[in-house]
Amino acid sequence: MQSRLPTLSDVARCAGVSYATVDRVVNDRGGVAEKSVIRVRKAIDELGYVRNVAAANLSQNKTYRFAAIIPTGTNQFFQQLRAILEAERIRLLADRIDLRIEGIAAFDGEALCERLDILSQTGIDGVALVGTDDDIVAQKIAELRSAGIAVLTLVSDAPNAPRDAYIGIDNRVAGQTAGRLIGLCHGGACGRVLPIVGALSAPDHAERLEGMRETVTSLYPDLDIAPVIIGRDEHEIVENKLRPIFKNSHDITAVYSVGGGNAGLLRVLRSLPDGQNRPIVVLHDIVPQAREALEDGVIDAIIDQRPEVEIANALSCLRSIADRRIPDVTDPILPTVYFKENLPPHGRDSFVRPGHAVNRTASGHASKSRILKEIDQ
Amino acid sequence: MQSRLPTLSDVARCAGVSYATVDRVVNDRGGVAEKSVIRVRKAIDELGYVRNVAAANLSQNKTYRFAAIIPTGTNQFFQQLRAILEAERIRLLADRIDLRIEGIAAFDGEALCERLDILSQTGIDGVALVGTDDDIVAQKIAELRSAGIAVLTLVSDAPNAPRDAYIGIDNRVAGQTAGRLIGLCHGGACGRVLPIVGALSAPDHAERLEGMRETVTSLYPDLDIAPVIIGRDEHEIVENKLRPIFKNSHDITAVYSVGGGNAGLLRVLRSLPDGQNRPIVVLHDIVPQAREALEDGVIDAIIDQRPEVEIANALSCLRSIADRRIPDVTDPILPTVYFKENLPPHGRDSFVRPGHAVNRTASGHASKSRILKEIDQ
DNA sequence: GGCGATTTGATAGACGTCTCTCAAAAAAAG
DNA sequence: CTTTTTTTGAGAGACGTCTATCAAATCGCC
Repeated sequence: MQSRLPTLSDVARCAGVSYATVDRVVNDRGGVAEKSVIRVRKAIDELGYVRNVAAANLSQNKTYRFAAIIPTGTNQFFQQLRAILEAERIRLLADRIDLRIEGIAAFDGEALCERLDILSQTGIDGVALVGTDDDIVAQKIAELRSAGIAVLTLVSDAPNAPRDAYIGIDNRVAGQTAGRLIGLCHGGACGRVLPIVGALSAPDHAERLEGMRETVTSLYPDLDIAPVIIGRDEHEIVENKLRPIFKNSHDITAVYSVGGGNAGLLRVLRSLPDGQNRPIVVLHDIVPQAREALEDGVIDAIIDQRPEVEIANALSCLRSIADRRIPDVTDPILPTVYFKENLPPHGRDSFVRPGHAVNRTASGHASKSRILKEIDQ
Repeated sequence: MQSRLPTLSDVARCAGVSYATVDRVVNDRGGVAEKSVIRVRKAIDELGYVRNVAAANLSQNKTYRFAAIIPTGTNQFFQQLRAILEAERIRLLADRIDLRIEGIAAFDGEALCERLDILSQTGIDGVALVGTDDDIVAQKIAELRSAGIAVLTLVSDAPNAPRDAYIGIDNRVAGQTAGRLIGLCHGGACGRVLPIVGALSAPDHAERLEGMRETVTSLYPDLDIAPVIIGRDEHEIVENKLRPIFKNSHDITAVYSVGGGNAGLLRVLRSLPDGQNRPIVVLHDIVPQAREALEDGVIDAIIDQRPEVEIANALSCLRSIADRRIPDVTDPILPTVYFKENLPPHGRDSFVRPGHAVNRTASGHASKSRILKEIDQ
């Protein structure tokens, strides 16, 4: 009935050695005779001992100090990413993980470096940042790592930086998926695909475009790819470049927008004359605007990178590295395709993976401010 | 640098009351004057106190005892479900969750009841089972629940049983998604969709079919739906019913198979004469056969219910109920669409690049994974 | 002021692990 | 045989919370 799970003391008794010896074995302290090691291992096996993580964490009383640096600005995706992080904060704190969320101007390598400098001085175990292809950032990442700070790139990798890991989707695969979807939607008919990117210098944008191009050219020879629109993720630019194209020629049968600035695209689409067939439209990332457009039938599909999964994986990875263990093998995050029908419900926060934490809510609520406080000994 | 997160003692000191009073407040023990409650709450807020779940779990030293009952047999999906559960076992044990995984003949209500009886006698906190529409099962579920055992239905609901929750996808949404996908793939052309189900009496199959029908008839009037093939999830039956259809008429432009027995469908598809255009094919659930077919280009898309997410949600939910708290509001699991390009890898690969992996040092902390390895050996 | 009821304080043991220290025992080396 | 080295044992204190118990203080009420 109420059987107890075996503890280290049980293991010691079963192995016929002392607790100290068992401890030396399971915590790799060395200085144990081989035969004792074997007996301990055997006892662990026999009893089915599994370390009680609650007790282990408690005894170490370690607080992990992580930081996430997210671009600020109007980009809805990053706003969403930030919101997910904020929502995770309290939950994480209950597991003694102190997550600092910092904003930074997008694509400003120097500001990022400065922020990283400040962070590293405040004592921190790991940091997650959105990678850019930038030499000074790469160098700063190297500095942090040699100072023993774990560094992850999130959403977009930093190609030449010695980061511990990249957590995000494979953007080439995302582009290929878009290409497949667009190809399928033509049902064998001819067509012309118009790609829109923010900047070709952004690795993720370039990779998505390349992936789409690959799939379309190799699998759908009846499709043609129009010259790429560079929209800098700004909706006015996108709109201004797009309008003449749709006005002057009616041969665009599909649009693939790999980045931001989609408000401009959507305005153009919504204002198409009734006679003109709307092209197949595939966007990235479920942000309010894109969701609305999909619900309205203005676009056809959204490819999402599931930011909540990215964040969960990033935190798990940071923690593994901070513990000096090999990061847990997490499944790669796959780009997910959403149509109007299987669009997730509005509250994205509910997507947050169900934790295994016992979260018995105390009657009191913790404030969101000044969680971590210096406390006198 | 070495700041500590606040503890209940810190809260007590800050509120100017004793630890005992704080404890009474946060654990709802009653008998505390209103003004004290307010002071404690204020202190919690000010300090940003968050309960240390590791310590809480440890002090309670509670072991959750759950069971999952999964149909045995050749159904690849359930084999997969079982494998996922097995893989979770050790991880769960570390969190003091003892998960028992039991097999049972599929669709055998009496055997299920018998098993449930035995389980309930061994003392168990909760059980997850694949629901069937069966009166004796419904009654047994009611018994368990009144005995204080949490009961979840997994993958398929038990319509009239008073289970605590159903964890699975909305099958109507899945069908609608299939309908949308099939519609899109026709690119405006006419077509005829052939649905294949195991049995119309299976609620999930019926709902998927209904969802597909809904979307296709309302959004794609150029598409026609052929009479439904009932294949009983057996590949020979499916094959035998399918062959004459593809031999005699060439008007089927899409196939939607909602259940099992797809080996038969795949054989027919692979043997289609070169001249005959392969129809658009949409299946359910990433099982080895379906994966292979998608990789080979024999089918176009797989709609998956992400069993690993279902299991995570189920366990989280069981735990909530066992703790007598309201289960976390988990959103319905959404059917996910996979094409060849974004198919999850077979094994569990990681995006973490091993070249940059952290070295484990001798002075490193003990790792959970190490312990697990020891047990595995 | 005195009564009973309510509220508060002080404290102790338990949970399982980690990290120490110190001494004792066993094994290996001379 | 000693001496040195390696290996083992025993135990204590810490982590933060939960759950007790019992005594002391405070309150409301007559």
